Amino acid sequence: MSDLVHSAKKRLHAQGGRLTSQRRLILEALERQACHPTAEDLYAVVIEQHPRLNLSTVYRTLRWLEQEGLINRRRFDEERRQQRFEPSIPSEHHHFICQQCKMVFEFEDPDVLAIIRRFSGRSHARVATASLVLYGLCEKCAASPSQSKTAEVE
Amino acid sequence: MSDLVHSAKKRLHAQGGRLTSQRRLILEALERQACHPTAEDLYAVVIEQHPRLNLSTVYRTLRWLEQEGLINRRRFDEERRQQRFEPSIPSEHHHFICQQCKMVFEFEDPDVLAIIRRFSGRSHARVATASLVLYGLCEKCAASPSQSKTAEVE
DNA sequence: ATAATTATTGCAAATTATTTGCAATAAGAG
DNA sequence: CTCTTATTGCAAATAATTTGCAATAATTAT
Repeated sequence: MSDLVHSAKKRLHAQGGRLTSQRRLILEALERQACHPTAEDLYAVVIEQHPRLNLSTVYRTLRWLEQEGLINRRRFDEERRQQRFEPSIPSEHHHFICQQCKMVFEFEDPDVLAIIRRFSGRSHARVATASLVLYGLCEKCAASPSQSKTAEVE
Repeated sequence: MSDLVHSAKKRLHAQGGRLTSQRRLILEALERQACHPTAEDLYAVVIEQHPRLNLSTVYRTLRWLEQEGLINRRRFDEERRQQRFEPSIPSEHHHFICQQCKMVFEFEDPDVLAIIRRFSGRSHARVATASLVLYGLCEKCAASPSQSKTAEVE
């Protein structure tokens, strides 16, 4: 059983909740999708296996997962207004977004921590989390220019 | 005449556009507000001086300004879904957002550039822009805890 | 100045993204 | 296998933003 499904099940049981088939499918889809899906991305995937699933169930599940701290909700500065979701993994990581194919890549860099420390030192503010997002063209799109939105897959 | 109003006027004339009173007021409000206002923030300010102004005019003006590259549109990972706007100034800067009072602070740090270079070196992607956002408690809110949303002012 | 032209506005209605109320369904306890 | 009630599907509500269109107002030509 996947990580997310496992932690979710544990928490659900602890609070008298139920691991329904739709929740299980949404969780599995969330883990399979490497590229920070939107609610509709997930819906599109899950509906193949569960044709009666409703979008609001996806939203409700995502909201619960976020409250439990099992996933993070991100709003990137793209043209779409939709929110994106990612399983919350312990290590701090950051994102690169291709402005052409909209693919989301993750990367880590220890210097972000140094920047946070420097800012904290200067300002007396207490920093809880940080989000660094780079925008540009991914390797593929940089190589083949002027190609319209190809895919959302990773 | 303020910077934004000046550049906007120049571009408007160049493309047969008109600097209307509402546009001028919106531009002036945008420059006065240091704290990344939403469309409704601006609307609330401008309607004092121009009671017949409509929200859609604010949105239309902001959209045009963004297309012209005179302002940037930001979506922070906050609870509200509204977009925020800031005059686009040449120097790269980043943001700290107080999770309690929602105030937005700007700061600069040269190391972000180093991170971008390191990422580019590793990945063959072409980075165009970067956005680093820190979330936490500002000095004031850290000092006086559990105070509900006080003000949006800087 | 005045009239003619057309960019822009205000308003209402449409869209997009997300949430919610409620009756019907189905997990899980007994 | 039955009962309880958490969860779902559906439709309607809400929030944020955009758009169509007739009315208005800023320039241009007269």
